[in-house]
Amino acid sequence: MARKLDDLLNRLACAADLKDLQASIFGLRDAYDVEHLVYHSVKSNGAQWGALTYPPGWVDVYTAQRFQTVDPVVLSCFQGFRPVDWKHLDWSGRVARTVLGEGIAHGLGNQGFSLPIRGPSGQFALFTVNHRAGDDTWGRFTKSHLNDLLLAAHYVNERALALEGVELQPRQALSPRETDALTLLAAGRSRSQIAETLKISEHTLRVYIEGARHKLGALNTTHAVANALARGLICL
Amino acid sequence: MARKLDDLLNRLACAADLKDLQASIFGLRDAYDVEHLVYHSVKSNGAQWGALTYPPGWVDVYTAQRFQTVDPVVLSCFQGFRPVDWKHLDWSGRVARTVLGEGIAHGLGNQGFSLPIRGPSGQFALFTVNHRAGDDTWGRFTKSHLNDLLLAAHYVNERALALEGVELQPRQALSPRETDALTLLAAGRSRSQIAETLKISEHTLRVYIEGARHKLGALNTTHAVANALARGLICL
DNA sequence: TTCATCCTCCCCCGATCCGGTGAGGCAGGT
DNA sequence: ACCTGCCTCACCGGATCGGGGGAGGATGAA
Repeated sequence: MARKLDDLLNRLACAADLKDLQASIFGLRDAYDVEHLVYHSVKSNGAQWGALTYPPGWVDVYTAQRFQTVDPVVLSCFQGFRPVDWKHLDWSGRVARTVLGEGIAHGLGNQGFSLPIRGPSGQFALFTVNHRAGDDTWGRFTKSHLNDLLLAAHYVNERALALEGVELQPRQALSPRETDALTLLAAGRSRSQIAETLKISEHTLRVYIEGARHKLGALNTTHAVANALARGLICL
Repeated sequence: MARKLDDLLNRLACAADLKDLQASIFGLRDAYDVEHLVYHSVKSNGAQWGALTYPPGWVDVYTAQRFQTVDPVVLSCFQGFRPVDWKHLDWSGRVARTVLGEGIAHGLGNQGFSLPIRGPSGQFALFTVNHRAGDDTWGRFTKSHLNDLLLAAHYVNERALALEGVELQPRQALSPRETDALTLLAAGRSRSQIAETLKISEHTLRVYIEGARHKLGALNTTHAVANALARGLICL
């Protein structure tokens, strides 16, 4: 099994396109002998599915209903670093139970285990194993395969980023002053405060802010800050 | 070796405080038989060092000079997902060579291998192995230990987050409308545009924005957006 | 039921920001 | 030597934001 997994990971690492990736996911699913294996990146405009074994019907419903905005799995992974077992989540909300119920109605297993993965530019994705099993069986499975899953999640995401994210950072770097300006803006300071902090005139400060806006192709200051933050050009 | 590593990772996973973490790092360093092993999180206010085996002198210099803003290792890892070998980086810049030279002068090895790690709320950290070795020896080392290092990096960060980040999300969740508003603001839309998009009056929109500001303790709209983005309450 | 929260709408006005344009000095690379 | 990019300063008018009010209805939790 260990060698088989290595083979699958290697195959994953060489996937030339999304079809390969998808095939690798199916291979992993079979190797683990679980119901479903899912990799998908999460974006504000809606879940952007990557490679998965879910039935298309479920994916359609999930996307159409914007379930990713209320799905406890997504929300919890978003806020944390550790993988989460679905059964440890809070399913008390009405919408949460709806999501779960609909999922099971579409053929999902009752057990799930999801790993958050984060990449550059604020990228966020989930790697999920789904199965039909009892609590103890499932607990043993996730515990014994944790490291495998961590690595698999990492490699899948690496591949997906390489394939999908063709538009690698134009790396229109900001100048030091521009970085300072955006950083302080992100901290909620006003222009006059920032100018004082940086010991420059407010007029000068505005030149930096506008420079940053143009470099980032931002529509306004807030956009520029959000962009810089997401691209990792500044941090809080 | 494999079992020894497992033991070390387990010990890591149980570290009760920073001292334990630091001790684990030293253990790993010895297990790998490399010069230095470093875990540190990167923040805008300066590098916040975690657990490391670097000589204190080098850390002081690095921090005082704000090297993390020009260090090619940090910049490259920040923009990418894959681990990077130092020798594949661009050291042509003047400041870059300064950083490298100073580091070696302080006792660092000539070879380095750094893995980016990302956590919630825009957290970013580096896990670095440093050694004195020839290119081929080093290449074999990094290649054969890649998976180990990925896992080690993950566990160290998990532990560091658990220890240091005591202030777990107050999870002052935003209402759906507030989320919508901030998301569109982050996309650079103006209030009037957003109101039109959401099909509500601009007055109503302002109520949401102000509500979000207050919940997030933000000083202004830009601050609120930056906050929400960093906390993972919205994404681009 | 009652309370809390959310969604929706409306008023006003001062403070702040935006966008365009201009210009001079100083460093770095070709 | 030249050009490019960065840092610094300046003006102006219109658009936008910020903060302070108040009000009604729907929904879900205790």
